Amino acid sequence: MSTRDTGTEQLIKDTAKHLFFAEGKLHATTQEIADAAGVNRTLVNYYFRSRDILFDQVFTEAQEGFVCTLDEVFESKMPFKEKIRNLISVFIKETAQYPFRQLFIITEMNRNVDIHGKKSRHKKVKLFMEEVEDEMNKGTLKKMDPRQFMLNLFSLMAHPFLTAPLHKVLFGMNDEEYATLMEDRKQLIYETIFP
Amino acid sequence: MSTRDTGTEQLIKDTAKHLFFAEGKLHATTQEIADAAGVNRTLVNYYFRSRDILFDQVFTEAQEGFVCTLDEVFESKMPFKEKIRNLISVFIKETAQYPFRQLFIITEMNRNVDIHGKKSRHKKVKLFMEEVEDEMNKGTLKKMDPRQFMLNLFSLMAHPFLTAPLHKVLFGMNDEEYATLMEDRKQLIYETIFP
DNA sequence: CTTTTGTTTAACAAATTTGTCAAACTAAAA
DNA sequence: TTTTAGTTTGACAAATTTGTTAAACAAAAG
Repeated sequence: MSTRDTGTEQLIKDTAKHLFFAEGKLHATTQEIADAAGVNRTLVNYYFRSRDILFDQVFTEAQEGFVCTLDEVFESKMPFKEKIRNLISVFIKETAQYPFRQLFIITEMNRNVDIHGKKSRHKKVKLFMEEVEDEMNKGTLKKMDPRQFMLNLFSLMAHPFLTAPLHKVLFGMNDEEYATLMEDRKQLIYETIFP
Repeated sequence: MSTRDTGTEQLIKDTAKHLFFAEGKLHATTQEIADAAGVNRTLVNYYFRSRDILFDQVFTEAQEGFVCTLDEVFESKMPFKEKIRNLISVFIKETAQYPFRQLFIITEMNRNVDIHGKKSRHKKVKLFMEEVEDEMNKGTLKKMDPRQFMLNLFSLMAHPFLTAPLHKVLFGMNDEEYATLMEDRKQLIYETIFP
């Protein structure tokens, strides 16, 4: 079937992505998605057949997009420290845009590990962890289980975004102030990682 | 209305708590909750009138319980370093039992910040942050925005539990191995915080 | 033993959400 | 302009989830 491309299909997908990942409405109904997109609800079925298919499509594209972005950083041939600085920058930028994306991916993985865990990234992870170990031997990094290093790094980057609403209240900050705090974190994380 | 206490009400609440916080099934239906508890679905309505009320009750109790546990640690009059060691221990123990609790609290807060953000904990947070600043002045802690210190601390403790399914796959670990990794983190976080 | 009262159950009703279909619409092709 | 084919819409049907009710049941009180 050829297409006239009114942009509606993409609009629905983008709107769903925004609801899911930017607003955290992981269980938005087709009606809510359609309303947010300003289109008739039936169009969700017309373009995606079912809510589940739309769901899976948005999820898969988001996951793959995110993973690709990170892979580029990991596979780049820059010096380790620069790579990490780059990773922090990219990761925080992406996460600021879609704070709930990782949470969504995790929730989804948890719901069905079998499906999403299959084509695992063992090799790439292992490769990076070897790089980490090299740096530890060189003395650039504090010696520890490289898996702990990975956990530290990603925790420091990701978690403040997941808990943003909580911390805005606790610290009495508005959105803008919190964004500044997150911007400042780039340098801070770098310094925490490389003492 | 007096009660004969067959333990059913508590059973339903406990089961819901387990589904929500231990298994991450944040949107379990009344049927799923009843099945998991091994009781008739109608009993959910009998004891709690509606799903929402059960939901709110479990949520509130869980939140308050967790906050109380943390408050005890924060308000204890031990030396700072010991307090932190204690916090790490308690926090990780609680989180290991109910990995999804915080995520649940955050999601819920995000859905309705007005309700849950009201009776804020400004004072207690401020008090602890002053304590943190003292330690920075004494040189025990690396100098930084105390809010960043808080973010670091809680990120390092909480996030590896939220992302457990993901990391088990990435690292190729089973539940037991991951639990050991989490146990080892206690000391590691302590060392990361106090370099 | 009978009554009382709280508990449990199944059947039913209501509400919500999702999916289907035919008709109306619109822009490009003939 | 008419035709064609993709798009949009509203009405309807199906599926899922939730809430209610009356009757069955069980344990304590009389």
